[in-house]
Amino acid sequence: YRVCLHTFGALCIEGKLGAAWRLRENMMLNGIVANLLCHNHLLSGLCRYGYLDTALHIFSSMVNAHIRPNRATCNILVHAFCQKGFLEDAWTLLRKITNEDRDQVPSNIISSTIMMDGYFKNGDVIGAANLWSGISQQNTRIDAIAYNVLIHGLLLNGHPSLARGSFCGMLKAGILPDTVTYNTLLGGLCKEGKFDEACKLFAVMSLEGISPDEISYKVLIQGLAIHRDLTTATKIIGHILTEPLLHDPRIWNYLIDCYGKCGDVKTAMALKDDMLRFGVEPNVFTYNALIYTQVKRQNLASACNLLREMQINGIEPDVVTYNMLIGCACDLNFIAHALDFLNEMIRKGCEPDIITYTELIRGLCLRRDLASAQGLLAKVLLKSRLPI
RNA sequence: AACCGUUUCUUUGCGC
Repeated sequence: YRVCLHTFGALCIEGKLGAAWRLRENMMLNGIVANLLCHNHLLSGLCRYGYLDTALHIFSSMVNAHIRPNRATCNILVHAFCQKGFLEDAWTLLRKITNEDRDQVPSNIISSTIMMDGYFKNGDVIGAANLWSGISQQNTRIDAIAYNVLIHGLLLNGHPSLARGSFCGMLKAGILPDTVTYNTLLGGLCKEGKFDEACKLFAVMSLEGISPDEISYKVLIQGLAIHRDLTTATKIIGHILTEPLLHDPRIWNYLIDCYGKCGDVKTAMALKDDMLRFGVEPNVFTYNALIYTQVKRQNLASACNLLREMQINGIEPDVVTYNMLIGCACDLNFIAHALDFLNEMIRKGCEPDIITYTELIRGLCLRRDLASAQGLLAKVLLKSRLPI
C-alpha cells in the first residue's frame, strides 16, 4: 500500500502522468484507495503540465469519493487558474473550498501569495497592492516567499524603487532574504543596466553568507549581453568554471547568438570552439545561431559549410536551419536552391512550417513570379485548412 | 507530519 502511494507520488512529480494514471486505475481495481496526498500529487502533476481541465475533473471526483480537499489541494488549483490568467475563477474556487467571505484576504499566506503573484503577472499592480495591504494587516506571518513575490512583481511592472522599498521592509520585518530574493533584485538591476550596483549586491550576498547559484550568474550574463557588454559577460563565464552552468550549452548558445547579432562573427565562431574545449557539445541551436550570422550576410556558401560541419558532427539540421537557408537562397534570388532545400527537408521528414512557406512566397514575390507565389499560398492554405 | 506559492532560461520570416 505504502509503496503504491509512494510510487504514485513519484510518477506525478516526474510528469509521467500516463503511468500514474494506469497505476491509479490498477489501484482502484485492487481496492486500494488513493488518499488525499495521492490526489494532491496527481493534481499538481496535471496542472504543471497544463491539464487543468482534467485536474478539475479529478477534483470533483474527490468530492464524490468523500475525500476532503485540504489547503494544498486548493492552492494547487488556484495556482493553475492564476497561471492561465483566470483570477476570478481562482477566487471563486478559493472561497468555495475555504468558505471564506468575499472581499476577504485569504487566511493562508500561500494562498495569498499565489493570488498576489497572479495579479502581478497579469499587470494588475493595484489588485496586487490591495491584497498586500490586506495581508499586512493580518496577523499571519509573512514569509520570505511572499516578499519575493512582492519584490519581483513590482520590478516586473516597472517599479524598481518600490521594489527596493519592499526589500527594506523585508529586512525591517526581520525576514532574512534568500538566494531568490537576491536573484530577483539582481535581475532588476541588470534590466536597468546598473551593473555597478549589481556587483555591489553580489558582494552583499556573500557577506550575508548567501552564495550565488547558477541563476545568479545567468541573470548577470544575460543582463550584460542585453546591454551589449559581451566582453564582461564572457569574462564571467571564466569565473564559473566549477559551476554546473558552464556545462549548460544554452548559456553558450545565447552568447554566440549575441556576438553574432552584434556583428562579431569571429568571436561567435571562437566561442563554439571554447565550449568544445570545456567539454560542452555544440547542438543544433549553436549551429543555427552561427548559420544565422552567415545568412544575414547573404553568405550562402559558408552557411552551407556550417551545415556540413554540423552534420559531420552528428547534428541534424531542423526546421529552423532550413528556414534560414531557404530565406538566404531567396534573398539571393536562387529560387531553385530554395526549392532544393525544401525537398531535402521534406525527404528527411522535417516538416516545413509557416515560416518556411512565408520565406518561399517572399522569394517568389521578389522575382515577381506572383503566379507561383499565389499558387504556393493556395497550396498552403489548403493544407492548413485555413479560411482564405 | 507529508503534498501547494517566488527568481533566469538559447536559434529562423512577417507584423505589432
